[in-house]
Parts: sequence; C-alpha cells; structure tokens
Amino acid sequence: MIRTHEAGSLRAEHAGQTVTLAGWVARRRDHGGVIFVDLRDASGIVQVVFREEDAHALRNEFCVKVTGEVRTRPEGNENPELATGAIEVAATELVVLSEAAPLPLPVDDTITASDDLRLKYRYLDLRRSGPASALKLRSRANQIAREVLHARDFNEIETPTLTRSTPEGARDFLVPVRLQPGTWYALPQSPQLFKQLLMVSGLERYYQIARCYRDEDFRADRQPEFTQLDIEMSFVTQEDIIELGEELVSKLWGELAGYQVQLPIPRITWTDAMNRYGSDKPDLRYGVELTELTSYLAGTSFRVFAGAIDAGGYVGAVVMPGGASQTRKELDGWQDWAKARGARGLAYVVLDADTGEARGPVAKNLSNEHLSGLADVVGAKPGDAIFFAASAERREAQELLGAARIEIAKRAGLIDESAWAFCWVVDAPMFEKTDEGGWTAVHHPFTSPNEEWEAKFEEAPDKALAYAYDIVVNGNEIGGGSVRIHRADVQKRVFDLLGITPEEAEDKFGFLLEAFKYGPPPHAGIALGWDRTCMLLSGNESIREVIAFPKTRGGYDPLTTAPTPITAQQRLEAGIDAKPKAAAGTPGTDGVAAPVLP
RNA sequence: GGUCCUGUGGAGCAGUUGGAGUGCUCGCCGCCCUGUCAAGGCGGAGGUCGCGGGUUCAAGUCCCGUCAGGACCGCCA
Repeated sequence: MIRTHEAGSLRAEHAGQTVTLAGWVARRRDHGGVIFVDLRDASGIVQVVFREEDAHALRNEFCVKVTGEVRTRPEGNENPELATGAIEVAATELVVLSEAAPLPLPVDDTITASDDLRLKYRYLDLRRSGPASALKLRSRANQIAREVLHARDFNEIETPTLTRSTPEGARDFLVPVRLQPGTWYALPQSPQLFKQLLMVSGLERYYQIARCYRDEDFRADRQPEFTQLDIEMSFVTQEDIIELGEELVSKLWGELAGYQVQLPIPRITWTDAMNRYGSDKPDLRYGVELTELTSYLAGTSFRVFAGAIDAGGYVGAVVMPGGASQTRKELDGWQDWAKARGARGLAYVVLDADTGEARGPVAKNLSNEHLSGLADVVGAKPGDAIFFAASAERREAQELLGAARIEIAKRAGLIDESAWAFCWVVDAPMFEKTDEGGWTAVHHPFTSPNEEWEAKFEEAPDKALAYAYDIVVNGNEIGGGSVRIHRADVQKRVFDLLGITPEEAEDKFGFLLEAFKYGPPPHAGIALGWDRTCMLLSGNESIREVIAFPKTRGGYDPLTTAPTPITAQQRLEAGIDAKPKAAAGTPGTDGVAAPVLP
C-alpha cells in the first residue's frame, strides 16, 4: 500500500504516530512560512501542515503522497466542522504523484455547476462528497437487498441483455447481428420472460439487479438504460411478495434513511386511489382528497358538467385550502396549467373568506341549491378554492384533479418534505380500453386475474381485477409486480380478449408458452425501480445523481460523446442494411432472433 | 411531437429604457505573508455575450430561426 492510513480516519488517538497519506489537494492555504493543505481521499479530509517551501507549488486536485506526524492541533485551532478537526499532520515528506491542470469545474461541495458540464467531467464531479455519497448509498442499497434476499435463499441469476424483444409497451433498442445479417437483437426492457422461465426451471427464488433498456423520451426520473431489482418466486401468493417487499423497503429506509417504516404498509385499492387521489400512485403526505359530484350535480344546467354527466361520465372537485386568496392572475394561471396538460381548463369556485359566499365564473352557472350545499359536500371552508373537472371519461377527469391535487399541495405548501408515506396500491384492473375499442393489458398480458375474476373476466373486462400491486412512496411508484398466469387455459383466454391470435402469441412468446406446457409452478414477482429508489433514499431529485455516468436528455453522453456515427465498414459488417431472409428459423421456439422488417 | 425556462472570461451569477465587453464572487498566473480552515493583501491574464439572420444610427438587451442543457405534457404496461 502506498499509504498507511486514510485521511478521514485520523483522530486524537493517532497523535504521535507517523503516517503516510495519499489523496488530493482539496485546498491550499499558503501563509508563506506555513502552508495548510486539506488532503482529501475517499474517507474524508485532514489538514496537513507544511513548513517547507515545496508545498507552495501545490495546486487544487494535485494527487500527492504525504508523510508526517499526527499531532493535536494547537490550543484554539481545532476545527469542529471537520471529523479530523482535533488533529493535523505535520508533513515531513511530500511526493507529487501527479499534477492537475486548472479545473474546468470547481471540486467543491458548496458550488454547483451546470448538468452537462458535470456530466462531461463526471469524474471530477464525483470527487465531491455529495455526488460520491449518492453512489456509495446505492452500493449499500445493493448490499442490503442482497442480504435480505440471500437470507431467504434467493439465487442471483443473470439473464441475457442480447435477446428478443419482451412484450412490454415501450420501444426497443436494437442491435444488429453480424452472424445473421438482417436480424436484430433487442435489449431487454425487463427480464420478465426469463425470470418466468427460471420459475419453470424450478429455481423457485430468483433475483437480479438487472439493467433494462427502453427507447423512450427522458425525464428527471427516466434514463434509456435503468436498473431494476427484479424478483420472482414460485409457490407464493400476492401476500408473500408484499411481505418480502415490505422487508426490503423497511431495511432500506431503516438503514439508509434512518426511517422506521411502519409495517404492514397500508394498502389502498387502485379504484380507491383513483377516486380519492386521482392517481394510481397517490402522495399520502397530505390530505386534500377528491370529491365525486356526479350525482350531487345531477340536473345542473351548466353545460360543461351536464355534458359529462349525460355521457355517463364524471364530475368531481378538489379543494385548495386558502385558495380564495389567490389573485385573479393566479387563478387564471390554473387555466394555463390545465391547458398545458391537455385539458380544456379547470373550472373553479372561490369561497369568500368572511361570508363563505361562492364566487367566480362557474358560480354564476350553478343553481342556488347546488351552490349552497357545495362547501359541505366537498369539505371546503370559507377562504378555500374549489376546482372542478368533468369528462365523459371518468379516469381522465380524475387524473386532472389528481394532478391539480399535487399542484395545490405544492402551491399551498402542504408537503412535509421530511415525511415518508408508503402505500401499496392493489387490485389494479386487468384491462383498459384501447383507442381502437379493443382491450389492452394494464400491467402485461401474463398478469393473473384475481380469484374473483379468474372465471369471468371476459364478462366485464373493464371491471376485472388483477393480482397486481405497486408500492408507492410520496407519490413515486418505486416498484410493481403481479401474480403471473401459469395455466395455459387462462393465458389463452387473456390472449383472446386482447385480440392476440394463437399465431401472434406463438410468434411473440411461443418459447414461454412452450415452457408452460411442462408443469409451470404458480409464481409471482416484483421489480423495484432501483434508480428511483436510490434517488429517493439519497434525497435527490433526479436519478442522474445515483447513476455513475448518466446521459443527458437527448440520450447523449457528454463524457464519451456517445452515441457516435459508425464507419461504412462497421455498417457493412453489422449487416444493418441486409434484407432478412423470409421466415428465418422458427421464431419463438428455437430462440433465433426475430427478423425485423425495415 | 408539444409547452415553458436557461445559454455572458475556466465556474457560478448580475447586466436597468437598446447607448463603449460594464460589474460581482470563485478559480487561474505572479509577488507578499508563520495558525489558517471558503485564509488574507497587492498586481495581472483571460470574452465570437451558444450559433445564424433581421430591425436599428446603435443589439448581451428587441424579433425570427437554429443548436445545446433543463422541467413538464404526449410517450413510457
């Protein structure tokens, strides 16, 4: 070893010892006759004192080796801000291991640089304790997950990243195959089918910290490649997976966020979540619930509401506490806010703070009977504002109110930023209508109907419920899973309802259906969005902070400048422009990558 | 695909009504300095105001386009 001690580990009890440290010059304070250098390594910072001139040439981020004697600082010179602040190292020898050019961005916890610059020089960004600690936290999260799962006899198994497209909704990343020109691998959107195959194989308990890929647009919590803690178990029910999920979040939050999660985590049905919060991932750190007014406002002459009610739709409201004190400009701002979300607008009534009288453009359109009881029905007090949404599509109106609810909480300062509010959202619907009038799987087509609906989901596909569950914290979905279908007859009926023909099913996932001929066990699983989980645990607002080398919004990596064009030679070798042979292999049964037509 | 915000020495910012590349903090270079810890003092270097076009006597500032970064909507089961 080049060093005998880590800089941040030195304490008063080391006084008198001669130590050799190695690290970076975090800061140099040159007083002429005495020079102080804050020496930083991964463990922390210690002050090194030089009496020799040679330290004069040191600059920020030089990599150095220092030998010297640890000693307690002179009376009155301790630094309580520093873990090592009781001592300092009196240098006797200095070796410059490497010099640093002037820095393109400051390596300083107190200063922030722009995102693209940070990413271009991510290795310097990560010398800062904040960004580095996010990655260290993630490493510990991995360790905790592995401890929990190995204690339960899980097997960590790696599945292919060059594979067929899995039947998820998102666009695939594709990889040309040189050995079979004109054919393409897809990068997995999740290991879903492989983990189900591992259940067929009898491994019973599988997990993987799995890299997944989706070619969709970015968000603060979305990257094109991301990580899931992916779990699947055989011979279990929804209850078993939920119990496991609770141990995981309990340990993670307990050890990494210092928060004791109250178990069991409360559950809310998907329908209740939509009715009360207008979201399938409700933020329960604050109240402000939706009120349905469809029957209360029956017979109204206000066309916006009447139209929705007559169409068999929904009218609802959400209350903004103290919202009546908003200026006209602020209230108009809500209209722009709603329009930005694709809504026509957001009707509102304000209740006079003194008299409780309802005012605002919508108030004129409502009858006295409707107005007089309104405050009681929605639970509003004088001084509040009431926002309305109406639509022939119940979910559409509820989601608008749900988004308004979040915005209300932000604007009215209702969010306790230090709180953690967990819940499971259960009993999700199996299907939802497509724009074309058919049905599509809400989760994925292998999700099992629950016991009640297994025999009859065709009778009312819009009401049929699945054994599907999401775990939500503070309005963030951090994981989701389901019990899978393991019976061929049920799977066939689901495919039939989704309009997937046997030929299509065979073509897309014939290998899974084939495997399910051979005694598949009942199985269920869950996947935790690992980037998002670590982001929340580390108190960050972007998953980029918990990814070592993330990409910018455009899918660009400022550090490596990927993606890059390829040469004509590479293009030729990869067979990108090759025309696929008709029906190469028998896709779905022999694992040959499917031809993708241009 | 859409809406919005941002772009000014190496970094982070300010820049008023359109009037000289003006200013601040940090960093960088040189000198001074023996107890600092975001050290201090003195001096200095460093600029295609993202890019292109337009309006104007005059554009960092106004307009149009474009590029880059960010937030959100669509999209992402």
